[in-house]
Amino acid sequence: MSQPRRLLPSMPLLAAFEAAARHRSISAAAGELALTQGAVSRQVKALETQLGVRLIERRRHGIALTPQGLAFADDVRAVLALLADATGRLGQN
Amino acid sequence: MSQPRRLLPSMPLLAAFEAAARHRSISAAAGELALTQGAVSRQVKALETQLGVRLIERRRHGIALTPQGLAFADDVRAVLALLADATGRLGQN
DNA sequence: TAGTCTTACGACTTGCGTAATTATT
DNA sequence: AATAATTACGCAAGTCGTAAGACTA
Repeated sequence: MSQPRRLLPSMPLLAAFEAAARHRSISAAAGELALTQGAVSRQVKALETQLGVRLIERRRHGIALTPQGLAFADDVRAVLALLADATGRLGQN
Repeated sequence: MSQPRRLLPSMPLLAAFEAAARHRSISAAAGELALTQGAVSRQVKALETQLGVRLIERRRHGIALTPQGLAFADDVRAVLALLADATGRLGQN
């Protein structure tokens, strides 16, 4: 049977989560992405809601990753890198 | 120097192009994705505009891929597969 | 007080269906 | 006629900044 094609999370959500995971900080991620704290906070939450999985734990200062968040962050990093490479190769022609 | 982070094409654009490339047909891609012909046509065009690269050649019946389109389709397929795997792994917990 | 995350609100951007058009067989 | 791709139009959904709030050191 062909899978119903699970609907994939949007690019901004993935980028926001990846940056937040790497910095262990919503506000640092916002700085890097040139967005506001609020935007990144919403995006990470939206991603968790879509996936039905808790990815980060909200802490007093900064954030911590859940085990699932840790694994997913690595995967997302690979996805973004692969895509960046692909578009990069197109550009230089 | 850190790259200004080239802005990545959105997920619907990538999915539409990948399906169109695989089927060599806009309308077949639309069928698979449960979208209209018009939507897929616009998305492929938007992707080409964003990337500044021609990916498909419009033909009398169906479409053909440019060399760049062919290479990019493979890359996009890998990206989507990687992401689908990643989200799939999250689900089964 | 300063640093952090969250969230309601409104504006803007993106994605999409409808439906008309063009072109090919 | 049937099949395939494109596009103008309007609506729906997604994204974002602002601004206010809560919590901690």
